[in-house]
Amino acid sequence: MNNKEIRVRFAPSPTGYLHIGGLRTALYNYLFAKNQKGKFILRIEDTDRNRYVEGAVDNLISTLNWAGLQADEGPKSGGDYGPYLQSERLDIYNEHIKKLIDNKKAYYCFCTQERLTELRKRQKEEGLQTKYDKHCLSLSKEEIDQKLNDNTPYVIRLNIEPNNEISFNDIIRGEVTFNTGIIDDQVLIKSDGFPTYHFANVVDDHLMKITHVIRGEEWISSTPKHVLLYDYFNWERPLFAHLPLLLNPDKSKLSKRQGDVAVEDYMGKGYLKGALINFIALLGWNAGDDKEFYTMDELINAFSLERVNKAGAVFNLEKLDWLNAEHLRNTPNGEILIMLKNEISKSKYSSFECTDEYLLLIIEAMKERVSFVKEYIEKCPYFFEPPTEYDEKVVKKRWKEDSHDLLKIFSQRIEQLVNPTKEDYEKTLKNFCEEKEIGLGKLIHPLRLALSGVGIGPGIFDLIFILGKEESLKRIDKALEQIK
RNA sequence: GGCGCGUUCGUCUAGUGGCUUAGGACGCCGCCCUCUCAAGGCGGAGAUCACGGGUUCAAAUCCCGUACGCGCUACCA
Repeated sequence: MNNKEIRVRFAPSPTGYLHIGGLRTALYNYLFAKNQKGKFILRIEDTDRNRYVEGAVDNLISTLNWAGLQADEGPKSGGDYGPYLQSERLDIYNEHIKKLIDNKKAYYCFCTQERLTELRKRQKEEGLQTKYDKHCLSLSKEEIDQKLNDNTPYVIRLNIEPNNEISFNDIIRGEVTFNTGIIDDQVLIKSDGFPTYHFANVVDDHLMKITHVIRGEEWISSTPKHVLLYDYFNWERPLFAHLPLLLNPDKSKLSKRQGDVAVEDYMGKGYLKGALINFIALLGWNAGDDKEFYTMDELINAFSLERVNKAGAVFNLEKLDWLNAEHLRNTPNGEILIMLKNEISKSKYSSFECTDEYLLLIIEAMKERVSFVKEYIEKCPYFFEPPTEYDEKVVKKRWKEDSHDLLKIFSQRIEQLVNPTKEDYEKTLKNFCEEKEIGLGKLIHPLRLALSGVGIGPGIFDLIFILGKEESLKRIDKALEQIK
């Protein structure tokens, strides 16, 4: 019955970086669009010249693309409904505002900032709601033309008739009702000729054939204005879905003050895009089952707006770290290799030279032990340089009186091995311990200490095999000299 | 202040009137596995379902009120 193409949009203002809350809004739009086989559109809301930040649009798009949210239509992707930058659509807004003025649904306002401030101050003192008093609505055509001719600065306001009930149906919250008496005669066109969000957003959503407006909860209060605009233009209203907010630990709206809010911050910390997407998808939505690990495709498949929660969600990183580890473990070694090489080049081991095979062995051995790619370096520096010191606690606990002699003899056994495999090391060590009638631990722990300088790490046979015979023997010799 | 939205373990959440002694996940604690550390397995602590009234044989689930939190209240989005 309804085979109209689903079209949704993410409409950020380019203030410099992509907010993590914005990423979630974009994600829900994207998931919904893909789930419905519809279109995901990116539109830049750059109607505030004061907030314009150089390079912000490019940054926004590249961050979105990093996260895997490619727009089907947008400033870079193109499309049949452009331009997708509001600052390039001024003619369109002008054309439409005229219709509203002709219908008396909008009107010129020449009030000065001073009068407005004064009005607001008085209303506050009297305990009234601050609201424009429609002063300029009573201007005659002649008066208006006169002021226009004189180049008097003006704005254009929405003419709202008070005492009407206006309601809309929100997919997430159900019916929401407001009385028009509390709604201000919103400025639609600013004195610099640019539209406000409220006006541009409605005109563009209609012209771009947006079917579902999915945005943050902070827009709920201004939705009646938007709805009124659709009605005044006699346009079909889109469906609305207002998403719950992302919160600081103290439950206030997620802000810079209390932690990182830019998506770039999380990129920089080494979070995988898959983990970040998985995490924020679950902040306010779930499929109704116990599934916690999702790929993007699985999210697209399972997502629905009906299952989005109403209450805000605290942005708490603990679970994100766990998800990052899960996603990293599910990443093919070949991909990790590329990331690790990049990580090494940024580390103090940037001049370290080795084969891909060597790194691949480390990746395999450490996979269960790391949560971030950079931990492939931080948690096992001994793969990149010999230990410079030996963990004292471990020395105390594991280096016994006979450790020195045992290790010395054992190293001689190793020396005789030709191109030993991991299994060769294992066999040699086990035979040795059997022969000496000692438990494996008697040798394993001192050996690990000698090779790595620490008491934790991958299996000992992985460790010695990865390091190789020559390097291992060197390290054992050094340890025999230095420990104790 | 006005208007709106919300309220289940510390956090993310399941739950749409009986299946619930409120389930799962992260985190925390313990045990097992084990050459260490992880990973994995098993188990534990942790929620008077904000509070108070109703409706009903039966309510976390429906209704009303209160409290608290948050959002909006700009020529910002």
